[in-house]
Amino acid sequence: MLIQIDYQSDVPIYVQLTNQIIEGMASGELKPGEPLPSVRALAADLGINLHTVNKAYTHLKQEGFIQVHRQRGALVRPDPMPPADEAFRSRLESQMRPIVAEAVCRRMDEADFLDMCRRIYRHFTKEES
Amino acid sequence: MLIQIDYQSDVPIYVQLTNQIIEGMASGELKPGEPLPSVRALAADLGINLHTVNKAYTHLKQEGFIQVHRQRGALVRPDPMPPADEAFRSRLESQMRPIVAEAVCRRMDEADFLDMCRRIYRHFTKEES
Amino acid sequence: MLIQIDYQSDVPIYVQLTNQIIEGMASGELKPGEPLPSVRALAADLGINLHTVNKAYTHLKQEGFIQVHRQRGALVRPDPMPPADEAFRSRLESQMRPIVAEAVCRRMDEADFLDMCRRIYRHFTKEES
Amino acid sequence: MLIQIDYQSDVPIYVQLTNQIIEGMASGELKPGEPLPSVRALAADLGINLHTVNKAYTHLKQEGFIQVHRQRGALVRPDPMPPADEAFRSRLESQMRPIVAEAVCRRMDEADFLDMCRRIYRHFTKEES
DNA sequence: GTGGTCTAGACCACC
DNA sequence: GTGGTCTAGACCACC
Repeated sequence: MLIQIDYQSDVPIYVQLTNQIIEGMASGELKPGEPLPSVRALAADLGINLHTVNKAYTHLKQEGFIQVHRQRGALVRPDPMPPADEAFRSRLESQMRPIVAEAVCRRMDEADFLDMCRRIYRHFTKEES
Repeated sequence: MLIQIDYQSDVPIYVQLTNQIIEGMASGELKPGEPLPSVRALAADLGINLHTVNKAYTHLKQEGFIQVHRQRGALVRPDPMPPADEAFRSRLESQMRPIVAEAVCRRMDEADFLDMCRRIYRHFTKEES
Repeated sequence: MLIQIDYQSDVPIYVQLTNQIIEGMASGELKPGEPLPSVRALAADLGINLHTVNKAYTHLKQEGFIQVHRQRGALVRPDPMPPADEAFRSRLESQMRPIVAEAVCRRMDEADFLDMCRRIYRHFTKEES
Repeated sequence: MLIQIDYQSDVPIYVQLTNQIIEGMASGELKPGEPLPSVRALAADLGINLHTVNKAYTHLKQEGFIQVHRQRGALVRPDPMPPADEAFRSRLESQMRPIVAEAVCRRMDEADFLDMCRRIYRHFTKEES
């Protein structure tokens, strides 16, 4: 999977990395159980610091997206993620709220906004087939 | 309008403040042209530093949400925001992408996800009447 | 002469007022010896504070653009301004330097830039006839 | 590049700093992609507060003159600035108008005035070779 | 070591 | 009384 880091973004590199791995899992580009590159290899590949990759992997592990084994390295969680529970949904909602508020202020109407949401959703799910 | 700061959150205080003001504008709780509290008053009210409020106001001003007059203080922009252009839509999309990816990983289906989007959207627009 | 105040500008109102009176003198719209409105009248007219008009008049008087008489009020200097001396030219230059630097960074070429300068200059002088 | 702050000036320190960096870029003294001193180093160097330097850097970043990377510090924008558009030209014009008006009042004639403009322009461009 | 955030406190410009 | 500027100093996130 191709990972692109934007060094000028004010999104921290480890967050960009985390997001792209989650996006890869959502789109099916990263399969359950699939091995991820070693911390060392990925850091070298992207030209970033070991600690940065480590921090991303640690976050992903803590949230259950990946497993990290001492010898075998990191792999995509082999079994499905736990389904969305209330805690997850409420976190999702509070992340989306300010974004949606801006869309409303900029007068995107409901249909237009939902189209965009649907398009983003399908961007991930259509490629899973 | 009631503003609530979560001091435990890792979202910076000035961002929380910025978001809540945008949300107030989206919901119609803050009307066009309505005066906002002075930086000092709001800082005292929230028990935070005046510079932190200032930073939020400065961001809001730069993005056109509010106007700041030298001695009359801050006002909600009296006229409507410029409508969503391509730059805005693409920024919106890149903010939403990682959030949606997580929802997909957590197996929220499309209808469920879009319901949530619709609910958040309507949370703002239904109260405008 | 019509004076327009932009309350949203971050240029202080008294500076806007000062500038517009100087521009009126440059364009010939304000003639030498011509009376200016009283502080009180102009403040009422523009809906601004007495002190603000006062500050503008004081600045203009200090730089020799106008005269202020106790009884007769303010008038445009009846005789011509002292010609540009070295002090004036060097002040002018230091005000223009950062503006020109930005134009260079934005890759306005010399002809284009000088055209703009000429146009602004003539905007004032053509109306003097 | 030598930066000189005039503490007596009524131009705010952060504006003086901003202007001098833009002037350095215009003259070619600061090259595209060149690193700028860290906020702390520059603050110490100039004997001013780190927040003052930060404010200048933040302004320069917002207007696209420099890039700020989380840990590599600030760099001069590596690629050329976007060319002057209408918005830029009209901002330039309104900044120049009051300055030109004063020159007219002080009876600088057109040739003299344009010579000065040309000289300032060339002051920046001749050194780029 | 870099910038980002936050606090506390001061003085000034503006009106 | 309002925001604007500046200082001093602290802790944190990032790498």
